[in-house]
Amino acid sequence: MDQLSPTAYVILGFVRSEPRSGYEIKALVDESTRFFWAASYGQIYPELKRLSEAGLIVGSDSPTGGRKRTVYEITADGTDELRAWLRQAPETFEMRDEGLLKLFFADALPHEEAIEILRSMRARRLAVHEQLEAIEKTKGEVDDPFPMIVLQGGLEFTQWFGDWCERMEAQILDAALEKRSG
Amino acid sequence: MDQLSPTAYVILGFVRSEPRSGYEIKALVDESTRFFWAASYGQIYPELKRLSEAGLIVGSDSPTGGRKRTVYEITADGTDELRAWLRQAPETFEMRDEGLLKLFFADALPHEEAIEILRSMRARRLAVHEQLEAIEKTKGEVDDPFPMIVLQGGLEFTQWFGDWCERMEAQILDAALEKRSG
DNA sequence: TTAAAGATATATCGAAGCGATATATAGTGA
DNA sequence: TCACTATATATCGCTTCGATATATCTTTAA
Repeated sequence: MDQLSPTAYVILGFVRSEPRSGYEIKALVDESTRFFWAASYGQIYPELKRLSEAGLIVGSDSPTGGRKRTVYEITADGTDELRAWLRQAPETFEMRDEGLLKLFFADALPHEEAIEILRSMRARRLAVHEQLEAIEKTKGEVDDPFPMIVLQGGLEFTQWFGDWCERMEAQILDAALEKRSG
Repeated sequence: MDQLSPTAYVILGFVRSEPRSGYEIKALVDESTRFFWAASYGQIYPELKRLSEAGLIVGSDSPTGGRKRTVYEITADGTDELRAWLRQAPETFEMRDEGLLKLFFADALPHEEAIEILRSMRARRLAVHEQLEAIEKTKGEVDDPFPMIVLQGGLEFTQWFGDWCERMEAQILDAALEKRSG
């Protein structure tokens, strides 16, 4: 088996501590890694099959009531594979921010309206900041410190980004006033 | 024509100031918006056709030597469409950071090795910071202040992110020492 | 008590995006 | 003149995304 995708490692990471179903994994992703690595059912279920065929995870039937349910747990090979991946330097870093894109082309608008872009961006960052705070509150004392480190990185990032928007707003406003008066 | 993709607006934005070929647009994207909105030939060329059919841009032959070449410029409708988009609140914001993903699952490694993840991430941010500095140097005095605002946002972001990695590295090291000593 | 709503669970499909590459010509330097 | 790079357009396979289909179980409330 050649090169697993990072999404495969998301699965390995989540089944490492305890057996999980595809549905559970999707739910975990949606409340944690989604902010820096999303995954859809269309990725998760086929990936569970591949990982299972490769012997990195094993599935077992674990029905709740009468409904069929398969939970997967990690194998020794899977743990090795996960650790090997963790030891390699991260590659992918991508960002798509429609706000920055609009700001980049904002010269097509009067500056008063360009400022609105920054206001929207800031409002968006504040909303995400609150989402993250809500998640933070649900977390009690835990053994593994890393998810919390990442979460607090997210909080700091949204904070920084929101502040930046505010500062740029002021900067553009100042520049516009200066132009008018001087 | 219903709903254009943000990539369509990248094109409208770049052909607004002067006529450009698909190749030129791709080159412009690669040295500017790519950090927050990438686009491939496979998106650009079909999109140029669509925008042309929709009357938002017009193409004209502009060969260099004997080679065929089509440059596109924006129409009045295209300018309206671009401005209308700029006035709407930005929607898409996505991030995929394999580094944060690894950090999230770093508990599977001894903490000494987990720190290596942060070191790699920091090195990566510094490298991007230098790329952005190189781009900054190529820009002289220009009318339109917005690309420079966005560029400096990128510089500040990579700076912040690099610092954060450094601080988290220290934090984990401290926690490990504390655990060992007391 | 039963009907509706919501949660759990798996699977699939079309549209869109991404990266790599094919093809061709023009210019540049050894 | 040969190799390399830049310009220019186009395409193709793969992955990903989001939405939705299907089904069962649980909870809630008229």
